[in-house]
Amino acid sequence: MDGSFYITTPIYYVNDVPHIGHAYTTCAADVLARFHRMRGERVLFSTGTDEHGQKIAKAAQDAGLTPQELVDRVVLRFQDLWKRMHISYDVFIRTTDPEHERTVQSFFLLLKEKGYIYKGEYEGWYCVPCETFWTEAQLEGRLVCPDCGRPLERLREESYFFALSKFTEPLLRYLDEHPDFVMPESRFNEIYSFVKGGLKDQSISRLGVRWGIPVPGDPNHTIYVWFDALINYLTVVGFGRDRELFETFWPSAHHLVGKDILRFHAVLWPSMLLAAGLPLPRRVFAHGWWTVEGEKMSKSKGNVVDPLEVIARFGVDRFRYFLMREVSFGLDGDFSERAFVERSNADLSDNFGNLIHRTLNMVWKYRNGRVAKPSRYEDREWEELLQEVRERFFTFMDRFAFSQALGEVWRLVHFGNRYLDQKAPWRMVQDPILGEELDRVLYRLLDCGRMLGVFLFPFMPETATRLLQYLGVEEILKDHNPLALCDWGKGPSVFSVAQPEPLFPRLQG
RNA sequence: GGCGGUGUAGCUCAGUUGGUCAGAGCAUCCGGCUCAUACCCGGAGCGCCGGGGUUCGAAUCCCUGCACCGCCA
Repeated sequence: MDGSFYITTPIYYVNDVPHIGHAYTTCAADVLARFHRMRGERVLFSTGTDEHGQKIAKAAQDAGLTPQELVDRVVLRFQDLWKRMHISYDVFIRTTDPEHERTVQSFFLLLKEKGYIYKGEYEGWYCVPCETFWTEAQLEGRLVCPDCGRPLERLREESYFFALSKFTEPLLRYLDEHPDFVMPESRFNEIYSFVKGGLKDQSISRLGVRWGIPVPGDPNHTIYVWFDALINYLTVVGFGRDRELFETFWPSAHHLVGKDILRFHAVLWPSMLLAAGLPLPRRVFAHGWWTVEGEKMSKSKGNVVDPLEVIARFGVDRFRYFLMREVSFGLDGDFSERAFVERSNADLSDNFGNLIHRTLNMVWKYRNGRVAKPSRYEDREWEELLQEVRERFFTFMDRFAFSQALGEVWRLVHFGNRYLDQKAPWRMVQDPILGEELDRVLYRLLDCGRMLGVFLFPFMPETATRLLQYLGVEEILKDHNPLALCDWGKGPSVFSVAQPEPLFPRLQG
């Protein structure tokens, strides 16, 4: 392991306000960032906004604002949401940042110098709102946009092209050698067959779009939004301006994307990098989409889930937990109130929260809140379970299998509850001879709680912190590598705990 | 139309290279416990899309039919 981990979300297009889809990607990225920090790695976590393009200019016009005014407003909504979701990003990049504009222009020039960018002419059917050209084949004879259904315009214009076609073979070779480059596997197969079909040169500039980054030396052209947007991943790591930063984090990049924008990240982006002579990111992971109450989310249906509302009603950690636990990362999922309440009550209140609560309650009741490390508290079953859970937890986290990773943590929770029932401290306490054994039982459970706090911190930072505070061991979070302390025997000499308060009161269904 | 994938308990899904792989969670039913947030623990029932084949043995491989999904055209 090289000790560096660069994790990115896409930069979100600001013609839309944040919804559950944005929250999902960003939450997953945050979980990864926190997890890798807890392993003692150097982590760079970036998110941001994509602010150029015709659509933005138009939306601004409709709202009676300048484009800059519009994007400045919408950006705040994203930043506010991330704050409320406890998103620990290191960098928030905006494509209107001057630094980014410089990076894009110099990248453009670099590719031009290398002969991968040329001037040509583009002709085709164009959808203005979608800013997309369509080929005759894609239209099946109808002159409306396959995406939005609006009429198309015949457009013929001078354009700069990126010689994407030259990268068909190199990219295929790269995919052959890096079967983990695109995940999940089903997406890898899609990309592979797409590339195998042969890549075509890509138009990367537009005439007449004012709201964008000008082509260097030819300011009538602005750079195509995707070409502009993808380069943000380089701007963030200081490409062309901060050598040390760049060498620390490139190419340890892991890009999280929705499945709808996978192709830009798995085909265009790597080709751009190959053209520039740069190494490719480690991984592009495409996750699924959320439906709501079984239906596709859409503005017209009015069923768009507002993350702020969910947080206000249920709390941030229930939301984060649900997103990460309910579906396998990579697959589609359904967001329903019933599922949310059930998941939250069953996992967080009944199993996890209650285990902590009953443990602390007994420690308080039987031992006045203090349990010293007993002389012999080893327990073979606990040790074997922890070892297996930890190993599998790490494996799943490395594969971005959040739900499965959490499933492993819950094996500890379940075992804790069973252990408690089997040992029945409420009976032990009646027999003074069993006093020492009672200490062992309670200490093991507290120590288990300590580890749960660490394992769960990436997913539910607020709750995990609270738990560790209850246990009086929150210092562990300041350690260079808290995950390495998740082992028996590494607990404190004395647990001095706070009086218990339920971590997750049950929700009324 | 081409390529790829999926079809496993009532629901959501795990099942690496064929031989404790017939499982988990939720739901249902039965029993137990009472420290706890009417929680927790234990037990039970029900299942490998249809058909054919390979094999000593297949959810797992092959063929075929049906259904659904994704990408491309």
